[in-house]
Amino acid sequence: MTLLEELEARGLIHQTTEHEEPLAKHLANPGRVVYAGFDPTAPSLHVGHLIPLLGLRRFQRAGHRAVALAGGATGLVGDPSGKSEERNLLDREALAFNRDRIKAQLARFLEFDGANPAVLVDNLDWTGGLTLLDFLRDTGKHFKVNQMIHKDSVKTRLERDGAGISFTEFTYMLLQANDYLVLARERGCTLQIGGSDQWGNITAGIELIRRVLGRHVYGATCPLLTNADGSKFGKTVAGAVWLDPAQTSPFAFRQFWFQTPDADVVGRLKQFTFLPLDEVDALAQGVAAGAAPNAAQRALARHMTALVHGEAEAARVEKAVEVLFAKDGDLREIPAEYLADAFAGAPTVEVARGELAGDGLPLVDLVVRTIYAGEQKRGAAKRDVTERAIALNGRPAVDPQASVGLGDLLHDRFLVVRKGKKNHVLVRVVDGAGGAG
RNA sequence: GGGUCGAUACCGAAGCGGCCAAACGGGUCAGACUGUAAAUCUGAUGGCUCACGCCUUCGAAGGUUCGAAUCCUUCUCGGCCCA
Repeated sequence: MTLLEELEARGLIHQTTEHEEPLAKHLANPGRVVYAGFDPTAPSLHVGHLIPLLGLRRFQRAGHRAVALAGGATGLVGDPSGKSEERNLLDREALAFNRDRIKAQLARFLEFDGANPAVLVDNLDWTGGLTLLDFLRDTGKHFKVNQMIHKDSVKTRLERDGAGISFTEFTYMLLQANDYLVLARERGCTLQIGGSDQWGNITAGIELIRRVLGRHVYGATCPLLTNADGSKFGKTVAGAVWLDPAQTSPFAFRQFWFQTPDADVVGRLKQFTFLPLDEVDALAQGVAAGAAPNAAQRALARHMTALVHGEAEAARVEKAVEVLFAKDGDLREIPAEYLADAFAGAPTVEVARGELAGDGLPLVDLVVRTIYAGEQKRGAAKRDVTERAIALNGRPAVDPQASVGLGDLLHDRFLVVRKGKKNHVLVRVVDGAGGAG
């Protein structure tokens, strides 16, 4: 199976450019240079970015050269693609910060050593010093506004009442096209990949290269991912699922993948993991047969967590999950260091020892401080208790009058508060008299 | 610039002087069933309170009234129509 065939089988190809020499044939020779760009619109990449990023890695594994581009310049301008309205510009300081963070993340997913090292570039390096006049004369001259306004990203904004598009965002396409040109000229890049919303930008680059260099280069896009119910992939109630463990804990990250519905899990295994397709098929049959519930989800969660947070962290989270979701989980049985480990990536709240002394801390107060993180949700907390949604240390806690004292502590320093089936918070008891909290 | 309609809780959308913390739908949370699913069913969903009840909300600020999400004035923002 060729690389392109495999990518298609994995559901990673949405569109590819056509040309006398088909892309498949072009890729038959190893050593082709492929690039994908990532704009630093946030201080971390999120799971949606993994598709093109892991795509680069797939090319690299197949013997091609991967170039990851951080959009230090394009991020300053803002891509209108897929956006229904003009975005606010980030200031330069924030962008530089984001860019450095994203560069570091990109670097973790590609091989920079060995015979076929990946390359990390920043388009600010060749765009930052460009003067407006040079840009207009050298690049702008090749673009017909007539054509630009027919690109989807621009057209939808022009047609949408009250939205409009600024000249700044209108120009984005030219910057990205110029990136491709620079990479083609200086690094021999012949393929750009990206999300399906990047199609217009990619083809703009191909056209520019044809005019300036007289070369034919390629483009390929991955489909925009949606869930079986039609919602956007990668969004939770809490927002995007980030790769940065400070923004999305490894525990939450693992749970995100684990909680993939049956209807989506096979597709996700194909798109996101490096598991061989026959192994995915075996898991798919298990899902279809209803055998071994969650086996596919477990494999997906394990694979992705290891990929993003490392093998050790994945194993640690897995152990934590075993403890927290154990059938009749009396957490008193669990060793202390094991508990601390389990919550390394999950919510933790500190409570002073003094607050638990004497009559102890009312259960409802504890729920407010843990589950509701101190919000004004006393009524909700009380309701949860009476509706039997709360468990303390793995055992149901249903008395709204109850208090939690020193005797309830696990290993004399922990409490685990759970709401429903899957919301856990660890309470770490620290020395002190306490007070308001 | 003229006219006109609108702005209600997380979102959509009723309400048009008291019976309104505000119908209904979606979303979310919880319970049952399960596989830490899906589908389905049940309950909850401004804050405080065991509760009677109290407090803060219906774009903003004033006003009329015993009483206003509902009426009036001005302002801000948006849709549509005409120039």
